[in-house]
Amino acid sequence: MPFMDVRGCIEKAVERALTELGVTSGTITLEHSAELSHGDYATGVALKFAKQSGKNPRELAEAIVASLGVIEGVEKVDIAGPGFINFKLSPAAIVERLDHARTDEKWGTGDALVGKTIMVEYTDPNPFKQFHIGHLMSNAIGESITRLLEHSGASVLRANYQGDVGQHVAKALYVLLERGTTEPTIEEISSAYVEGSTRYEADGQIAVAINEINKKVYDRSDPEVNEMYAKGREITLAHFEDIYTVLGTKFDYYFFESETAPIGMEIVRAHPEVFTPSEGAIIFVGEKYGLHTRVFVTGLGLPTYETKDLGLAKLKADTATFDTSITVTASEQMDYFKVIKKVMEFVMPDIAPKIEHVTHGMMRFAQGKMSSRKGNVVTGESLLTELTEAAKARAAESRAKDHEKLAQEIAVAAIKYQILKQAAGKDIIFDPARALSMEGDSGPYLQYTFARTHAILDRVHVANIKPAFDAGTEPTDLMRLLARFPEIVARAAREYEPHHLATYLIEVASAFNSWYGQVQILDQSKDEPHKVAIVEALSHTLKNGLSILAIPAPERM
RNA sequence: GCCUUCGUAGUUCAAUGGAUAGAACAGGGCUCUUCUAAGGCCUUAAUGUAGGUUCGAUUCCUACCGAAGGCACCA
Repeated sequence: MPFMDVRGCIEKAVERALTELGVTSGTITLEHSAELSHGDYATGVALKFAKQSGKNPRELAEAIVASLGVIEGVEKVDIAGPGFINFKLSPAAIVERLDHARTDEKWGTGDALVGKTIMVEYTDPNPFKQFHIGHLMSNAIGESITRLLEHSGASVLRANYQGDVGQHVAKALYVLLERGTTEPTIEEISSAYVEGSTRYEADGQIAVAINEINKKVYDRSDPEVNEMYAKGREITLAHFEDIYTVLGTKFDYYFFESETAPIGMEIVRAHPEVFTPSEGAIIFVGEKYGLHTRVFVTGLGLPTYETKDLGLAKLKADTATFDTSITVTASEQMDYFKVIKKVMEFVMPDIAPKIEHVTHGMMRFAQGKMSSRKGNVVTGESLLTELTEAAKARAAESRAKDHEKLAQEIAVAAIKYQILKQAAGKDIIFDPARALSMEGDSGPYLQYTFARTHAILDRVHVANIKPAFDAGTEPTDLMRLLARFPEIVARAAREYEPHHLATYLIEVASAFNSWYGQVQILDQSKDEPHKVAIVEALSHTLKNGLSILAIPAPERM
């Protein structure tokens, strides 16, 4: 950290004080004060350990404070309420941080994960199928987690795992071959899948034919199937790339089920002591461990998703060296993943401890909104397109040069913010009107606030004002909030919870807008470089914060 | 049936066992000759039910009620 680690100093001082008083504390909890009037940090240790020390909480608090000594960067320590100890940072410590906010490109970056390599797998759409909303959620959450980890010093490997073999592929291929299309469009491919699925359910003969194609895709025995397969796969993958560009993701590794299937099969064959034959299939009896029993190889001798996932884990480890491998999926796979992890403990004990699973909820739609047209589900793409269309009217009146691009940036912000503002793992009730409304708690609100700061900074540049903080002035609440940014990022990264950052950004943006409403920042009559310095610090905080959430931050709107 | 996750203003979300449970939207009332009104200011309103642990529970435990998801050849 390039600035004083006041938080660390306080924690150490409190810990030492507790030890001197004969209290065994373990780790102490220091929190950001909910009320800035209380100070910057607060701890309830005196309440927690009162009993153990034999004192009442206020007495213990006084004893702790008495033996704290001087802590650099702390201006005031006091005891409040039932026995909270409040710490207030000195103006010098706040200004030191905000000067970093103003000038340091890396503002917000920590060092908790320096030297670690982490692979994060997310998005995971399937060729021959649409890019649906679950993929959008996985991408938004996965991309922001990778950026949080990067801002904690880790090197991150972005991985995308795509199902290019399996029944869904056969369903699409059956219809495409029947239609006799030579150069299918992306729309034709996804409609072929939808049609194939319906007919698979409705007609037993077609189901047999589709299963036949499924087998051919695995064994590559039919040139006609091979050709259509190659074409369809290439077209969907190229189309997904366009979506990743809009969303701001660039993957380092692409893994495919066609590669992981044979590796997985080999693993299953090599461990007869782990798997059990049953009714023609090969299964893992998870019930022995309080988990689900799952099929790894079907009665037809084909690998299931389970087996492919084992192959994937091995393929990942063979491809890159990492300390941790995180997979982001929908929460419906939570129990499934426990089974896979248990199997890995037996078949790849060196990799198993590195595997982590992060889940996200489902997106649901507020009633009556965005009702899907008959036979046309709301996909990730259609959501992006509809919101971009809706944003165009506003964008047309904006100061941005490229209104089309701005509309798209607003749409991405609207969607991503809705996903990232709440704790991952919970379902999201998505109301497009609200997401786009730009009023209050929204992605566009953050963008608008950033654009405002940029408008001011443009004028500052023209007027040649040099931003600087007044030494000795009492820092405002906004300044104290801004100083927290690196610690917010660190916590969000530690917990894999981007929403801590999203809600923080709304808090600072709202504090800024309130100040902006009361104060003339650029006042011709007097030179007030500290106000400009605050705007600069905020602007960079929003810019870096939005960047970590992978939300675009246009300078004009 | 068994297992997992979750129940917070009318609605959508916050809250690291702690201080007066925070926002936003919707409703009501103000606010642009001033740096972007996509803004700001004021205002009404909530912890599913019943117990328990604790100095202190939205948070931990138990039961009930309600919601979502999972539970053998789909992913």
